Amino acid sequence: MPKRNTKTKQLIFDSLKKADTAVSQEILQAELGNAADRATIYRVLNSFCDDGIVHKIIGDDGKQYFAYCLNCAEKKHSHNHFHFRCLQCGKVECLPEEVDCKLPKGYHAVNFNGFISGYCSSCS
Amino acid sequence: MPKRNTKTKQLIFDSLKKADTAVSQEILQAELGNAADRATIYRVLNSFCDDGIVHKIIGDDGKQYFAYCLNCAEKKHSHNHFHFRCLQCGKVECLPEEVDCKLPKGYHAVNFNGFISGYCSSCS
DNA sequence: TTCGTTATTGCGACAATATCGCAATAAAGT
DNA sequence: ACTTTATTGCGATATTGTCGCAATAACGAA
Repeated sequence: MPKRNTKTKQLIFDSLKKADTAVSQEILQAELGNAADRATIYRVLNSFCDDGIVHKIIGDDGKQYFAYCLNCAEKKHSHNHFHFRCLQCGKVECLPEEVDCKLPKGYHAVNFNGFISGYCSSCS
Repeated sequence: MPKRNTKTKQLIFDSLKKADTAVSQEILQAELGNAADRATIYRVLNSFCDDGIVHKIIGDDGKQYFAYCLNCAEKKHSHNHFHFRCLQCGKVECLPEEVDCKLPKGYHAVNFNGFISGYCSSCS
């Protein structure tokens, strides 16, 4: 069952890539209008995640955000970086700094979700 | 409008303190049965948050978790530590290590939410 | 102890996010 | 052009969390 290239996937991919921020389904929906259904957007985004094209993070607002991360595509696809959400303008962006957090002995990490909210330089 | 001590608050507080983990409303509900209503649990937990007795974190499952953190009660109530959720047993615990993440210039942090999921020592 | 004020609770309704099933559509190979 | 089946759209549904309002119960005062 090979994947197929569709107009919807391309639209979503372009939006993700164009945005230098992490986006939610809501944001994508606003951008795509009725060009794509809500359920489809979620399915495509999660599919991209499985392919390793984008990474998903859970915001401290409880919503899912998806980001096409340049760094990820290049190296070893590590997502141990924080994400920052501006409480004023709402943008969610990947912070460049890699973080490593030592786990207790015997613990094995699968997923990293670092999130900081506050005010970005434009909104401070 | 001073706060009042109620049986429900006491029950929830005891459960939080007894648990050495961060708990969700769902977990508390299971423990308290019909001794407390869902909305009440949320209200009490958020009230505890406002009082600085517990801290709230958003799990990478999108749910809210609340933890009575020993360290917090003592010092300056800083929550810059990670939380770990075991994908097997479901426990969410506070990791001791304090983490600081440098923000870009002009950025101002308000909330820190560090979350790692994986397998704990018992479930590895 | 009794009473009155009002913080708190329970219940239902509601909002928001995300997923699922299924029929209709449309890629991609032959 | 045709067939296969991945994908989409639509509606229904699950889950999480909040809100409004009437009923209840803490707590201070009489």
